[in-house]
Order: sequence, then C-alpha cells, then structure tokens
Amino acid sequence: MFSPLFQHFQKYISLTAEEEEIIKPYLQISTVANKEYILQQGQICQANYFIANGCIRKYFTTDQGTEQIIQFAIDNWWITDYTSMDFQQPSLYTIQAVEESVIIVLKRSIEDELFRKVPALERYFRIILQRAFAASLNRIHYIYSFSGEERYRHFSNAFPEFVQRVPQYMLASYLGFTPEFLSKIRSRKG
Amino acid sequence: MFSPLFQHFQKYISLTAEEEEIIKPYLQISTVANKEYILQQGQICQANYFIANGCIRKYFTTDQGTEQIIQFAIDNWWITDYTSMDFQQPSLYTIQAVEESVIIVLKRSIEDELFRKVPALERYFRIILQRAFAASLNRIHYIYSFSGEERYRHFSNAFPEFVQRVPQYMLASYLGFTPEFLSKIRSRKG
DNA sequence: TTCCTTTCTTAAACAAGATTAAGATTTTTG
DNA sequence: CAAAAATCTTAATCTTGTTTAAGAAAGGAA
Repeated sequence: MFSPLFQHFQKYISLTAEEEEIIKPYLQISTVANKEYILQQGQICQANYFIANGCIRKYFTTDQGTEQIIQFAIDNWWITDYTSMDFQQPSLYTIQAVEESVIIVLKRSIEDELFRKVPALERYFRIILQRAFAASLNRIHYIYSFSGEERYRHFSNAFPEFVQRVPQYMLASYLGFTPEFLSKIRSRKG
Repeated sequence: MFSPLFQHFQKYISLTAEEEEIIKPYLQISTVANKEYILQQGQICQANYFIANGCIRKYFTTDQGTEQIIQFAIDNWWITDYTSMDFQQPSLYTIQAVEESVIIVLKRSIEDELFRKVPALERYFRIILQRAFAASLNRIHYIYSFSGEERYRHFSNAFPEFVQRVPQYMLASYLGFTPEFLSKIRSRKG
C-alpha cells in the first residue's frame, strides 16, 4: 500500500525492514477525486503530501480573478506549502486534484518525532529538497531565457505524456501565458 | 572567524561546543575580490558557499550573449549549483562576487562524512532548503502575477538597501527585464 | 587631471503576448 | 438522449516591454 513511497525512499537512502515498520504508523493513505481540494487558500497547511499516483496542482488566484498554477505534482512527487507549514500561516495557495489520485499524508505535527526515530528520513528530505530547489531555479532559468512559444515546445518535447494528461488551459497557466495564446501557438505548427 | 555561520546554525538547530569543534576542520574560509569568480560556466561545482559577508550573483549567458541573473546571495545565505554538484555535471552557471566578500566553503567531497559525524547538520540543511525552495516558488509567483514595473516597486520597497548595493543593470536582469526598461520605470516616478 | 571603462538614460520603431468577445467543440450529468 | 458545463479556437485591438542606437554621467586608474 505504501510501496511507491518506500521504493522512493530506497532510491536515496537505505531503510531496514524495522525502520519501515516504525514509519508506517506515521503515514496515512487517502484517495482524492478529480477536483477535490487537499488545501484551500486561507487554511494553514498541516502536512506534506506524496502522490502515489495521480496528478495534483497548486495554484493561486490573481487580483483579476484568474487561477495561476505554481506547481504540478505527479506520481512520486511531494507537494505542500512549506511557507504556510513552517510558519503556521494561512496559505496563499490552493492544492487540488486534477485527476483521481492516491496520496500518502505525512502530518507536520508528527514529523519531528518521526525524524528522531528514523534520522535517515531527514537525509532523504534534504536530498529531495535539493532536487526540488534546483528544479525550481531551473524553471526560473527557462522563464527568463525563452519565449512563451519556446517554453511550450520544450515542455511538450520533454513531457509529451503530461501534455496529454492535463487540460490545455492549465498548461498555459503553468507555462505563464493565456489559453488563447496557447491555441495560437498550436495552430502555427502540427 | 566562522562565527556568522555558527550563529546561523544555532538559529535552526542546537550544537554542542564539541560538535562545533568537529565541524571546524571541515570548513575553509576565503576572501574574494569584486568580480572574482567562484565557479565558472562549464566547471563542475564542488562546494556549497556560505556568504559570511558580501554579495554574490549566479548567472548564465543567453544565446544572445546577455547575462541573466538567477540568484543573488548576501550575508547569511548559501549559494551553489546543486544540479552540477549532485550529478557532477558541468555547470550552466557562473558564480561571481559583486563586491568584496568573505565566504565559508563546505566541500562536497567531505560533506557526507561531516553529516555522519554531526547528524544535526543534515537537519539544518533540510530546514534551510525548505526555506530556499519556498522562496524560489514565491519568486515564480511574483514573476507570474506582477508586471515588470510592479516587481521593481515591490522589490525596492522590500529591500531598499539591496537596491542601492548592486548596479541597476544587475537588478534589471534579476527582475527579468532590460536595463533600458528599468531606466524608463525609474523616470516615471521619483 | 585626463583617459578609459563602466553604468545609466532617452527615444523611436518594433514584437510578443494580453484582452475582449465571439462562437465551436467536447465532456459530463440528469 | 438532451441539456448544461467545461474546454478550445479565432481574430481584432491594445499593452508591456524589447531592440537599436545614441549620448551622458560617473568612477577608476595612470
């Protein structure tokens, strides 16, 4: 049941069978329907969510009322709002399922205790945070060095299955332009 | 000599005097002049750099030959290229001093051994990486929800000293527009 | 002081992408 | 199946910011 997560752990650290048994009671599994909310703007984020399978988006609503997507998470990614969780502040973001998904929940309130019992997990999160931070800076690199059209071409080249998986208007939002512009781009070349 | 770093550690974790003594031999201190390079595009990044005082930028050169700044680091921030370091790949980035700076160097090659001897450091880096990742996503939030002019106004409001500290063309690059446009903005309102 | 380099400004012509306002198509639901 | 909701497309007009090409200040170094 938790196996996608334990497999992910083993990619970065080694856990004994005993350690895995210690960890299990700290986790919860949950199935969310398409469009179901995991966190809503204004709530304080209380957990880190691992996507066992499915697709989740994190977005905010601009002053003009449009939804701006900040992150997508698919199979084997964690998603949360660290700002809200670390400072126990109301979140600016909404985290919502884009398709039916199975998620594993690690609550903030028991995280410290878990890390004390299984210190290797601290290492695991340090490593995946390094990757996530690097990916985020890499995204800024992309935003700044390519035009909207170039970003779209790169992205659909790099993640063709993903482009099929989410509605186009969400992709446009994630890539930082309007759905109308994405339509225009797509009509330029097959 | 290492005190800015040890003070920074103590903000997030507790270290005993013995642990501090264990850590010291793993660190190196270095003074870099204005415009001196810490890492050059194409080299493999071999360390994480803590700015005890000064100002450092990380940038890449676009196809059109302009320098695009991805990150600034000032007093009490770490800077490195995790992608290059984690995968031992040539870096796309150049890390360079923007003013004379004192930096503390933690080499990648001895990091694992240090974390084994002082596991609390793993926790420290996990926490600051959470902050750095959140800050980076927050920056994407800003890029997507505000115009260039709004980003400049927000930034100079939030960090007025910093705006004085670096040349305007670097600020323009960091904020994602041209120096000419920054000049135009500035002439609009005193 | 004088030259040289770095940084900043101005303005005109231009391009990328937003906005607005339809309408067309697809998917979902009763 | 029919109706409603969600998604995608097209095209005209408008904005934000780029490009290009000067020249003006400011700061170092000899």
